[in-house]
Amino acid sequence: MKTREFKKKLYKQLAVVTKALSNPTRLEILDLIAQGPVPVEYIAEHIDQPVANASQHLQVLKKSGLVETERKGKYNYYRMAGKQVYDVWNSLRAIGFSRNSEIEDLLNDYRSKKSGLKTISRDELLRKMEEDDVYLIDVRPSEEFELGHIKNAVSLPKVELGERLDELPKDKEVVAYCRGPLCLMADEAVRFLKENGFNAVRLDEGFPEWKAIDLPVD
Amino acid sequence: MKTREFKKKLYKQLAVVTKALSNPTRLEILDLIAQGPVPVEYIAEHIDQPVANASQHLQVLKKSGLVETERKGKYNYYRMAGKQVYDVWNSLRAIGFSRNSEIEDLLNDYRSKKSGLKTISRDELLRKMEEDDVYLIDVRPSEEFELGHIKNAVSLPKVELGERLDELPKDKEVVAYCRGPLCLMADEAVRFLKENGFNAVRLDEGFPEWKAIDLPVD
DNA sequence: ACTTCATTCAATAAATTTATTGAATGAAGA
DNA sequence: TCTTCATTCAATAAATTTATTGAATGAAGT
Repeated sequence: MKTREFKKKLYKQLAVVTKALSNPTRLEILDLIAQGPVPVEYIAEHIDQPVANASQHLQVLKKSGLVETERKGKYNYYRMAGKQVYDVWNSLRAIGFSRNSEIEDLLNDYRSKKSGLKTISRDELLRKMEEDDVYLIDVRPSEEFELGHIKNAVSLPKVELGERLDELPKDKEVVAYCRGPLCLMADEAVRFLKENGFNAVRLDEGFPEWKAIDLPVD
Repeated sequence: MKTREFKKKLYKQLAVVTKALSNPTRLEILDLIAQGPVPVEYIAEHIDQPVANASQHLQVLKKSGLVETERKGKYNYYRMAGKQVYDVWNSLRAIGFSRNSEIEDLLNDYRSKKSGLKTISRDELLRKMEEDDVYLIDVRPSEEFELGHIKNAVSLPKVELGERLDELPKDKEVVAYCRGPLCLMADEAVRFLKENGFNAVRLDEGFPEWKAIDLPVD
């Protein structure tokens, strides 16, 4: 029948978007570019894959309309195509967490083996920031910090942590954050800080979530 | 566990959900069961595929946590696993429509070729409602109707239409609406009503748009 | 217990997607 | 114009997903 044929085409077109989301590597890429516009090489490096492979995944994302590109100098910067896309990615991740217990197990497993997990919520952080009772560090690479960060946060990339410990206060709680709930850099930073006698916790979310609800950024 | 290895597992688990969404047939199934809990055979019939095939797709959806089952008598009823899932499906569909022009073309093509699939505007409907010259039906699932609907609308879910035709007037124009301009349930209802001798049209928008500009709701 | 039948499982070939490799493109700066 | 090099394209084998078929399961009603 005619309706059947139409529906088949319709759902096939809709699946262009969902198919683009169906690959683990592409999800990791999406999570990365949720931080802000980044060039292909940067992505390839972070997902630990050849540039040609990253490029091909980016083509799929681009053709589906989920990401856009912009040329700046020598580089092609990829970014999410609007807040709508970010919101969907966020919702999908939330569904994954709430409906797939293996994900929570994986995270707990990873975190508990590294150190006692202690997180702080957005509201707690805001309250402590008002009382100036906290030292907030952004442990993402400085490139991402410069694309935007939580207001009053100090850039202290995870890789530089060891040599810059003297910048941190011993008498205040140190809160670390990075890319989002799945980002592990803040966990690793907190573990390292605790080993060195600091009072440290991680924010239970990351910069994209903070920005998405219009909390103060720089 | 190495960080990279962990991340690989993490995104692979997240992709269980997105992979479940990546198949056109499963999207059609999701759209079907968004209307309410339905048994496997009903789904198989509507997607025009063997029962075994429908069952396998349903297993994928179930394992991903997107749908749930409940036994009632002889049948296994499948339903969406919460509003969260419905919202994501809605957002994905919206992204598809806004970022893939082929979808809009398909839809326009479909509607214009189906003879007499006319729409009525919000203002026309309001005028006719004032003159009591119209019978307004909400063809969404009753759960959605109960969460809010256009004032004076009667709940008549599309799935119940066939067995409740005698409730409708032959002497008044019947106006059907559903979730929005892209929702096909109202189109299908109108087509079915016209085949059965009613004077029917669809509202060119849906409840969310109506509510958004503060027109009368219940 | 027995029968029915809605649903699920299992096996398989076809179709699609993915990672890999190396070459091609093409914009920017010299 | 030439060179550089970030990115894309193209080809291919491996891996995964899909539709199909027929058999197995197991809950409900007799």
